[in-house]
Amino acid sequence: MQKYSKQTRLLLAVDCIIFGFDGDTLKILLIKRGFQPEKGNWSLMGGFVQVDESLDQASNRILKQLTGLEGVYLEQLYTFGDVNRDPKERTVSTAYFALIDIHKYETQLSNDYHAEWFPLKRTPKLIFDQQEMVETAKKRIRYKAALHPILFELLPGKFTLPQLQMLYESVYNTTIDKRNFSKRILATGLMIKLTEKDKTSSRRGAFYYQLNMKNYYAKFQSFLNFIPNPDSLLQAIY
Amino acid sequence: MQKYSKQTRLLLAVDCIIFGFDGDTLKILLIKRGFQPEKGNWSLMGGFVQVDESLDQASNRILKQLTGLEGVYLEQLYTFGDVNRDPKERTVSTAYFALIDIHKYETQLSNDYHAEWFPLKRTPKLIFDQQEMVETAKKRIRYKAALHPILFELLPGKFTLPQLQMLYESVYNTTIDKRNFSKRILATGLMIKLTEKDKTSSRRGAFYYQLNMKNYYAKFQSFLNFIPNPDSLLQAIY
DNA sequence: TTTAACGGTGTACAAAATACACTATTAAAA
DNA sequence: TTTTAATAGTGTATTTTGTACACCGTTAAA
Repeated sequence: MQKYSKQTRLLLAVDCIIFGFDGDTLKILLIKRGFQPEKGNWSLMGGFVQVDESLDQASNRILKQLTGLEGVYLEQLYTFGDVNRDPKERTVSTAYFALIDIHKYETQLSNDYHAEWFPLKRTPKLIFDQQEMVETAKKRIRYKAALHPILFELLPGKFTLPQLQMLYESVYNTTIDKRNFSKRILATGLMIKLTEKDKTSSRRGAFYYQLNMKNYYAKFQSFLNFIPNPDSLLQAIY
Repeated sequence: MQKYSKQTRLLLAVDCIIFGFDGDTLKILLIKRGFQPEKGNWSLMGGFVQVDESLDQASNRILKQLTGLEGVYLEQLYTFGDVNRDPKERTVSTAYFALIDIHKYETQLSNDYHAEWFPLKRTPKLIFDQQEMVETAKKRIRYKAALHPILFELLPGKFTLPQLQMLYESVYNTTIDKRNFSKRILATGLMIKLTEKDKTSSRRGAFYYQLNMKNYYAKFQSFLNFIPNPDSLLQAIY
């Protein structure tokens, strides 16, 4: 079959906003860009979409290249298509965001990229329109996590209620009453209490929980209310 | 500055899912495709992204080409990038959805395209992956309209409470108690009651309302609760 | 044995959502 | 002129959900 004639073909890229949570702060993983323009500057991990791969495949490939991880939470965020966003050549970029368990990230894989985790509040200046990508991703996560249990993707298989609360508090930059938080979370039926305790952060120790995967999949798409004051999300874009 | 060498350039298209409401049924506007492949078959309005226009500009251009409308609600939906979605040539397509006042749509403009409105429940078979685009758009509208007052974009400047309720009922394919509906809607502060009545659908007549634009912009991004049972949105993707 | 630091729980009150039924209006028909 | 039929408009009681708030438990280290 003939091709579409007379149409301009463009470069299409994928950029990944990779989120991690270290138990205290929400972070993103950035690399030092290895080629011009902006070589050596902090950047999202990205790459060009190849002719024989879908966007989802491209984003998974790029995520794996940097982190070694497969099968993690990766969602298409938005496609950025301003004409001059890349000064070298017209490039449209589809941003994806990933939520990973920061402990599964294997440092040695990323040596090539000089990757580093940055707290969301103290990210360096990013190239092109990537600051906007990160802002969009933050808003999307806030929006979505208010209604769906996506934040569990940032935690290890076993986690404590105080850890989970810290995560919500850092995503929404707020404080939550722990009695109400635990009521709300336990009421979802998503949590299985283990007998083991995490003794690293207190003498008494906090019970570990794990996700009830059956309920997790069943309720993932329903509108649960995970945060108390949704109006604190005023700037959300979706 | 040099271009990125050795990278494949791809075709990038924009497709528009154009929603309208005729007072009774939610509809989308489709055209008969004018070129191969799939020439003559029902399709979304779309076009290729030009090298000197952004994605937003491209989608606005395409929407205007078909409807003559500018400045209407148009939001990027999702980018579809499967390798073989267009059998003729690898083409990535960013879908946008538009919410328009169906009465402002000017038929003569679209003569070239043989456009027709189809009720969402009885759309013809669409080309490529456009059925998936429409499904994604339906889900996004349901998701977003549950929390934000976007559905007003589908109504004329003056509308009645029964019309508005019909609209919500057709978007969610459900019935809503009119006492609770009116309480909920009026409580938002978005509605200004006019003295004039619409007498076309009942002997008694229903009061017209118009949007309180100040409150509309102020509250647009806040999480309002427009529909009673958010759990009926189980299949929502966002 | 005391201290300090974090973990875990319950209750009363307020707000919001829900279920539910009758009267009002008026043009057209009898 | 009266009746009918079709749609518009409104209020209250109950249930559910959200919110505010304080004390005791545990245990390692001092």
